[in-house]
Amino acid sequence: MTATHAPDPGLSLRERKKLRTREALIGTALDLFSERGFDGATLDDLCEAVEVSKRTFFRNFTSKEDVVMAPTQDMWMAFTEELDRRAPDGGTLLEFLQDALLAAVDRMNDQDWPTRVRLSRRLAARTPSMDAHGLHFCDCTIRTSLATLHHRLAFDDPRDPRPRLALDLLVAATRCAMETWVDLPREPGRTAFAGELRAAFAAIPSTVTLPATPRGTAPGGSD
Amino acid sequence: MTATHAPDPGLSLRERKKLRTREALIGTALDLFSERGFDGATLDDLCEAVEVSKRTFFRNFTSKEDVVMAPTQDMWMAFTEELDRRAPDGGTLLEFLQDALLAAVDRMNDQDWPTRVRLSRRLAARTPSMDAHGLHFCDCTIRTSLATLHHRLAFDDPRDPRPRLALDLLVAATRCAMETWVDLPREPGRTAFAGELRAAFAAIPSTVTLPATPRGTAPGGSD
DNA sequence: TCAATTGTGCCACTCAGTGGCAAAAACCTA
DNA sequence: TAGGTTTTTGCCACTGAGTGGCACAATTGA
Repeated sequence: MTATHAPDPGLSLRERKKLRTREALIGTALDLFSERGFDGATLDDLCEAVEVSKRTFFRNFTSKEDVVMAPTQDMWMAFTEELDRRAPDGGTLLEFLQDALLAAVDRMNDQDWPTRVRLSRRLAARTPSMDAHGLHFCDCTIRTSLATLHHRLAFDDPRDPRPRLALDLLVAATRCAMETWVDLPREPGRTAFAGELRAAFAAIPSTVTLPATPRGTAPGGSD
Repeated sequence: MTATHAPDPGLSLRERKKLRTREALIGTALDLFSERGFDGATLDDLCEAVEVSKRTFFRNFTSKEDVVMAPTQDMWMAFTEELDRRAPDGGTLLEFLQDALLAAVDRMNDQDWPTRVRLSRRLAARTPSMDAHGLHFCDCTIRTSLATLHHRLAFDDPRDPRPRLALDLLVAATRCAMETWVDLPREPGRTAFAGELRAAFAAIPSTVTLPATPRGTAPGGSD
């Protein structure tokens, strides 16, 4: 934990240093907040631990919540990039979106991305303001992606709500998958996460036709 | 605007007074923030306008964002109540949820509910923290409703993600409908909102099969 | 009229987040 | 290696959201 990642070469010393303090802030924040709770540690505590001024913190992150959500946000940013790059292969829009997300997960090859996401999600589960921040980021991702879709794909009606619903569905399934994956025993890595994603995606089509059966209706069928 | 609602009779004087300051806070907050921006007016400004101490404000609302989201939250609370009350009629789960929401909208018979929702949503659209708060409340609604569904309906597998996906779909469609309804010319009331809801609901089924057609693919079909 | 209850006002306090400016580190050129 | 330029950081003071405590006022019920 709090591993000092060797930033990619090919960057100037300045850029590497900046990346390193950014990583240090993320790692230390996850450790600190996981141990003492999100409200149990102040920003000053965090900055002191990383030996950085509060001013510097806010040059790297927009809020106290933001630093903890960085791992998940990285994934969603990779997703929007994939949407821009990949060519649709003749399948449905939902399949296109799912492929893009799986490709994005595949790019999260930082060795402790899974650990960080787990810590992050567990914190979010018991910190309303963090969860709200995460949801808002997802919503921003949806809007950005929607613009990309309209730019790259052809829809009959520019006001058709279905592309947007498809994106919402993708995000919902992802959150579903992540929730179960986070608490999986033995804490498996991103391959297992991809598996949960596929399972959640597979459940989508029959969601629409799922019947509402009252509880207590015997299989025999009286009532 | 800032209409002094006559609180329901049958309440003690204390309760009526409390409701009245609550309503005054909501109405004044919407006016104040709409005019000067959410960040352009402080809580102290609001409290001074309503002639109430800041301490009292926080006994009625959890945050500055919360007071502005009250109108929409009322609707979602009515929705969860409807879920508890209504009996499924043999249709799909999604239809059951949609009926419950339409019934909830039907209960929003306060004469200036539409105006308040409009002001509220327009503020949220340009205030990230407000939007985040609203999304988080929706998420809480989903969790509450999911528990209700599992309590009242019979599902094969308690871990089946589909009920949750159905709720997410409902919320997404609702947000869609609200977004278009808010900016409708002539600012029609909740009947028009119900219409937008039905339209968004109708788009759900074919969302799953919507093809991803690359832009520029001529109808003739060369490429 | 007198308790008990409950909502309110006031005050001081913590902490997130911002703006400005000066110092330092890194970069580039000669 | 010395120069000036640019970027990043540290420091400091400030605003404003949100909390806790306690005394006071209003409603309620007897």
